[in-house]
Amino acid sequence: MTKIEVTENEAKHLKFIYRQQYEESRRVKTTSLAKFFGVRPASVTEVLRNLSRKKLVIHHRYRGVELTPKGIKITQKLLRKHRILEVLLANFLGHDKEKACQEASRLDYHVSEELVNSICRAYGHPRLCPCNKPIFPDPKCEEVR
Amino acid sequence: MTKIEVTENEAKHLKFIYRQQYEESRRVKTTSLAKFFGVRPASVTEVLRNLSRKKLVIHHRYRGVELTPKGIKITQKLLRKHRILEVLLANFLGHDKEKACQEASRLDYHVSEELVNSICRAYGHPRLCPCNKPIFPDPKCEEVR
DNA sequence: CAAAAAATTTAGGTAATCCCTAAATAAAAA
DNA sequence: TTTTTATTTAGGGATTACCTAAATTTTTTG
Repeated sequence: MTKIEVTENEAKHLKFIYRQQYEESRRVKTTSLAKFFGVRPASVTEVLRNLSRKKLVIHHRYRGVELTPKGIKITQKLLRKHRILEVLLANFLGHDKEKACQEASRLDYHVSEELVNSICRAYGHPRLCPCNKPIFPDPKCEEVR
Repeated sequence: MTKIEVTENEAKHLKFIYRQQYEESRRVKTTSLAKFFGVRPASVTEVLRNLSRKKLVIHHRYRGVELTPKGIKITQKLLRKHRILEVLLANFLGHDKEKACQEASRLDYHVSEELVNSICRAYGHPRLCPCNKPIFPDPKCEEVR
């Protein structure tokens, strides 16, 4: 039950890996991460080593990276936050999808589950974000089906 | 015109200093910062040294710390973000003042000016936060007087 | 399939940040 | 003026996030 700690940078890597792996069914390679984050491959390898140490990914040397069940769980929590924020930004403030995503990206890591859940309630427990990606439910967020 | 960079921790220090200095008219001493942040005085001294290097505070050795005009400006921007977020959290999500402040504290540093301004617009350019503290205006945020 | 090319990791650094303790120093109180 | 308290300095430690160059593995290609 020990709380898993990830840095903001690690969280960004997890989100990217999740999206590639589950939403684009792509093998996630070091280079694509490096390109996306604008850093050298060696820097990505280091992040992957740390995420491995935390048992959030399995790093197949030279072949790619994959989330563990634990990694999936924490990433879905992050994406839930991200997407609920997108709902708020799009609906309440009229941001377009891109803008909403951009802003949500800088905030998701820092938002508490509590706040996310109150936004979720305020919008009647939406199941999709403005980009039509699923919003993972939180059992602590009472959903009236 | 070089953008001033502060870390999140430095930003927290600036906010605390501002509140003490301007809203409680208290001399801001190392110890009060150390107590508030739960760290040793030496750690505060270090932060103050860095803020001095960035010309955001004047550190009167052994006697206290004071914001420079530049320091005031950037802190007011931070507090603007903080307070606009409080408005959103209190009005839209029904958070009480304490809760709103708590959540705003973790987010203010990360929110873009653009987002803050759209919240500001959505609430008709409020002048006070839920705690009745002033919300500093942003010229880029069209205010209809 | 073997050689060349490309991708990736390892090794070894650097710099910034945040934190600490112990000792020195300055300010405030007695 | 002495004692006490507050603060700073000196000197570390740990973590994070980068990097380059060299070694290694995989992939491509002739």
